[in-house]
Amino acid sequence: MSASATASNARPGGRPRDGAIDHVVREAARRLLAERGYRALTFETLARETGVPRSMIYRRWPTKTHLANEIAVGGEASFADVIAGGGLEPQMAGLIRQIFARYQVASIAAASVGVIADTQGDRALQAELRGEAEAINRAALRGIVAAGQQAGTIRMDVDGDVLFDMIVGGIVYRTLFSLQPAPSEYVADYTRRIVASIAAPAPPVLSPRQDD
Amino acid sequence: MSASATASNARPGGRPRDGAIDHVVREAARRLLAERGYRALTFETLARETGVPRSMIYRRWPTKTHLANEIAVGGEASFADVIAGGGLEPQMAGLIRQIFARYQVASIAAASVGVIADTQGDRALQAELRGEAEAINRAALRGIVAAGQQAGTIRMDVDGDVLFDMIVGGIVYRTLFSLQPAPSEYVADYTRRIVASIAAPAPPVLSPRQDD
DNA sequence: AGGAATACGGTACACTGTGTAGCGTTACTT
DNA sequence: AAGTAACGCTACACAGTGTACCGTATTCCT
Repeated sequence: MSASATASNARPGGRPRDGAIDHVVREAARRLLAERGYRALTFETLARETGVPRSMIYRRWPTKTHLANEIAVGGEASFADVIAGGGLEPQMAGLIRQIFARYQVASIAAASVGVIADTQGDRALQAELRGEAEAINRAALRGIVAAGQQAGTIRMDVDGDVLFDMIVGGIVYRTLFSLQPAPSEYVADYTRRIVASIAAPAPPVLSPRQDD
Repeated sequence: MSASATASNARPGGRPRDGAIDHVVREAARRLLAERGYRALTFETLARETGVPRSMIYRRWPTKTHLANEIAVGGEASFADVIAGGGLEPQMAGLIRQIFARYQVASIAAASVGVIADTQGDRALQAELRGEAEAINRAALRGIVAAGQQAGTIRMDVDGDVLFDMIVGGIVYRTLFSLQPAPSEYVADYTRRIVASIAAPAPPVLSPRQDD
């Protein structure tokens, strides 16, 4: 998304980029991240293991932070996509399963922490790398919350931002620390917890539940 | 805690360690972490800025990961301490305030991510560095949950581990990403949310619908 | 076909940071 | 006085970063 936007700004002349190289390097990076963690991810090692000259890697990603970021957020669809119809519970369950699935990919989790660690104290770089993807998802969740509040299924005092931190933070944290997939009961419990925390109080007796 | 356990194993002879050096370096490290992030934390820089020779720093902390870890978990009292009496709400509020306070210290947050990034893929180092502190706090929360369940204030299906990830994760995540102190309303909202997610259902006076 | 543009493949370099080793000197204990 | 360990300093080997610069190969445009 950020780097290696080859095809888009392809000017007239010139030898075309070899997409295979991008692919090979990315794959090697993912493997390194998953197997040996962010620290082991170096352009030096990537060059050694793929046979791609180091200079070529630099031509695509200015720093390893950029490469890691691409892996961390790459192809990240807005979480809003999955959340189509359904009531509050299935909606949230879908969202949470989605986030869990994403961050349980070891390379993504590893890349994410690495990027965070690397960009601390550099607001410009932070904004450059992480701005979009998260903003999109944050906005998506805010939309869901607003809709739920209109429909009366979500409490009025729920703040989408706080909720976002709680959901994503809890998941990311767990994945990063345990580095083990969460059992499905864990996910279910997590979902229950989130729903309980935002669900509008049970309506008084006069208004019976309609959407069972 | 882990390194620089000077006073404890002070054998008879020999020149005593200069505690001032530990202090100066730690302070500089904290400042670096807070102002410029984990990436800027190097023994080289510490030596340059404090005047302490690099070799002296290595004598106290084998790697910068160890130093960062000391800052990340150093002096970490069990969160159980603050949670004395009171009902569920004030208890949780106290706990959450405590965790917020801790991770809103920029140097602690920065050090924490750094250590995570550095220890990925090295289970031995992970265990060495992070084992104790977190285990203690996790156990403390489990205790609180158990007690609350006995007292009937916390739902029976609440799992202390899941709750721990949710609380700490949300807070850490927010701190790391925003790097700005959470406004007090945020903390209050966060607390409300957690309490809502674990509180036992209100006694079923009017509610026709019992919880399973 | 010729020229412009750009990627490829490789080498070299300056620089920063890591971690280890060794040295004589200093301070404290017995 | 002897023993011990930290101090303060220097040097070294090494890994990784990021930049610059080649000649070569491939493509588009005129």
